[in-house]
Amino acid sequence: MDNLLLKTLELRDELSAAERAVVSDMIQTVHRVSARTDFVSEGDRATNSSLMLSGLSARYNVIGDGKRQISAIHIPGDFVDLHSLLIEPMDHSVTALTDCNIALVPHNLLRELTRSEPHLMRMFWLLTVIDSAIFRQWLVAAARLPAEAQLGRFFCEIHTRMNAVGLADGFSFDLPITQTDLGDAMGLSLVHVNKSLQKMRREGLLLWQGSRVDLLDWERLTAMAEFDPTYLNLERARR
Amino acid sequence: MDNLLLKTLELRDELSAAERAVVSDMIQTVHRVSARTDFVSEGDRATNSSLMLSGLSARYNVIGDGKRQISAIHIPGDFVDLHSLLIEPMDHSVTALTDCNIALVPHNLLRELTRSEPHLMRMFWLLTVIDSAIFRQWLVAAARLPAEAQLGRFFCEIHTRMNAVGLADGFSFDLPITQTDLGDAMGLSLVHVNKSLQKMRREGLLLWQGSRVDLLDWERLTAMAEFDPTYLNLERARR
DNA sequence: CGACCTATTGAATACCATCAAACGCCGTGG
DNA sequence: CCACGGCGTTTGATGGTATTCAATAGGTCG
Repeated sequence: MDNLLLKTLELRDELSAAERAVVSDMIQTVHRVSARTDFVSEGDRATNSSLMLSGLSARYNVIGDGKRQISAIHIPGDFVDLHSLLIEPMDHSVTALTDCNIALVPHNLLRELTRSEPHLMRMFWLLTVIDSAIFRQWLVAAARLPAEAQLGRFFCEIHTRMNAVGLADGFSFDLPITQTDLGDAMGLSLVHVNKSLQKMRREGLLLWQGSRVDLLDWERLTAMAEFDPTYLNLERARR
Repeated sequence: MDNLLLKTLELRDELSAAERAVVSDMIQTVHRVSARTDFVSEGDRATNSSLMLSGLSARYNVIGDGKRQISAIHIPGDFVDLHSLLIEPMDHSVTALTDCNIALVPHNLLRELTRSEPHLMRMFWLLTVIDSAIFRQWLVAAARLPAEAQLGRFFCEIHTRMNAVGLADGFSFDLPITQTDLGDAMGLSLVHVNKSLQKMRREGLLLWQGSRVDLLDWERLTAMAEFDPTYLNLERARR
């Protein structure tokens, strides 16, 4: 299995051979997590951070009336809880949306790297900062955009992120999640997600059959969703 | 003027004398920004990060129809754009809600510190990670909570943060912003903010006259808002 | 005192949630 | 082989929360 973390990092800045070696060595213990299983729970005090190797996962919070709000979707190559190195206890849970393989990276190792590999540490810091930028965009979307635009943004973002690590095929990619999951991520009811998606399909913006998503009209989709990928920081720069 | 950044950091972990000295020395050039002025603009490529010394500021994005969404409020002691060390260009703007004093901390200096002061840099990393945690909570609130609970959370959070750095007087604190600002932060219309606030006042939850906020019933307020300050990481721990 | 900003009020409307039920698909088991 | 149940999707009806539009009132500052 390819090391997508390496890809994720090298999209953003050049790494030295030594840094690449360190990153490759980080994947030691691999866990298999089955779909619909939490592998981080609110209140945990973690001693490892989890790196997605395959599958999809989601961070979420549950509010009083039982509603679930997903605040992030993680794809292969993403660190799920790098921030658990610094904060505790965890203020959210993480669940596997599909069967997942995750690598557990010990906090001890990461803390040691902050001493020995300052540039690599900045790259990890960058990953958490990009996370943050995604939260901001989701907040703007949830608070201000109508359902269809919000959904459009979601598909554009996931496509862009998957494409960046080689998991998209043109404008097509796998998204094996349910409309309920999508509603939990957008802060919309299942019914409303369903009706909005149908409208988007009727308008020829996208297809979503089985687990396959096809973005049929990138131009109109990005326009109606006001999607601008700048916040994903997909350019090489000095970090 | 007290160094509130020092306070902000020492709330979360012990600093060595050397680290305290470094932090104190970071405040060199101070800028005065008047209310309603942007001091960071979307698209900027910054060479400094801004530290709030006094006043209130807000990060925001503007969407197509002109609506403004505030994604964060900054109080004295907060870094406004520490993340600009790592990402560029900026994906949002920052505006002064009141007259502000800000310190400009050069990225060169910060980058140098990642080499020489690993623990201190983890503390700065922590600040950006707490930022992130706040975004998550705002997202949950915007997407899932009714207006009153959302407003309640906001007041609870700001009070907790101000209190932590000594800017609250019991359950009372200064919040010299408008209801329009509040609506922009909550993703609610001015009209709805106004009516919700009135309801909360009638129910004896809070007062807001002039710039003074009084939280009259912390118990009921936190209960109705489902506020839990864990995500602010206000405990000392090894970071 | 007038201009401007902020707060307040009321009415009409839009978007989305909730409730309820049916439909298709697929795996299981009689 | 077909009945059954579970899960995800789809549909229609109804109600509620929040928006928008529009107008008024209060306060502050030059």
